[in-house]
Amino acid sequence: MPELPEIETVRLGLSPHLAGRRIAALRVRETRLRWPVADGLAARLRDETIRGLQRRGKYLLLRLDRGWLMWHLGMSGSLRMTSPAQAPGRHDHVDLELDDGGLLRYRDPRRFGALLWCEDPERHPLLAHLGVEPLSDAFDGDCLHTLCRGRATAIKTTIMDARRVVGIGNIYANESLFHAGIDPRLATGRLSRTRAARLAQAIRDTLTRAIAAGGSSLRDFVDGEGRPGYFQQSYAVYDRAGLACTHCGAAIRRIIQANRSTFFCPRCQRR
DNA sequence: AGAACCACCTGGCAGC
DNA sequence: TGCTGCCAGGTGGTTC
Repeated sequence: MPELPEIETVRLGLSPHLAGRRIAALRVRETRLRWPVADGLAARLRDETIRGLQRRGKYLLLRLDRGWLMWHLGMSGSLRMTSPAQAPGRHDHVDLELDDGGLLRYRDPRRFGALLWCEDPERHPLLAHLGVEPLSDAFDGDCLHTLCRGRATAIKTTIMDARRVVGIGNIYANESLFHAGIDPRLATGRLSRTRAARLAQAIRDTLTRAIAAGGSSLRDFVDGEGRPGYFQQSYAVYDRAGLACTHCGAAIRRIIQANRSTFFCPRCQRR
């Protein structure tokens, strides 16, 4: 489900429900996520107050008094507010109970997600190596051009590499490259400064529009209040193999890069 | 150092 | 219907 826009949508949706609330209890029904939920986590969280919600890449970070709760939704995770009266389903692995009776429920059928305690986001091993935030001021054409210099791999693989730029998953990588008119197979090091500027702008625009639309809606994406996103209605290439390009009418192609599906318009997107 | 590949899981869907 | 095979939003780790 979740790339940067989905996590940001969840963050914005959950903030009013969580900020300022005290944690009454953490209930873990299934510890086997990507990494096991730590034994002592519930004890650590009890009576902590949630000071705010932040995001780094695709990680949701809950700022507490003595540390942070790091939440990653993997491929199929979702977080939503519900009530204790609502019985948990088969894949509802974790509940965070609040002092006002509210309940934050984590569902993750594939269990690729993670729930971790973090002392210091700047130094946590999973966050320390992360690259630039694509919606920050630091991310522009020059920045992207520098990140691309000297690399042999395909440009699509590079923009999905979180050590360089965070938050861009398969959907938005495909969409951004289409809007920039760049063939996803282009050798990264051959991206000109001009085209780097165009791609950086396309990435920013694509992510921003997706957030404004409330995130994507592949299968069952829902935001913190259970509302579906609507961005998928505006996919230009993703999952449109064989259909006509919305711009030129050519058939959208599907290829495999780094074991992931790539969709592109062979006429609009150039090497 | 960098690039290619695998692994971790379950569910949904197409095709037989 | 029910089976099989394939595909899916992520990313750390292993291998070459």
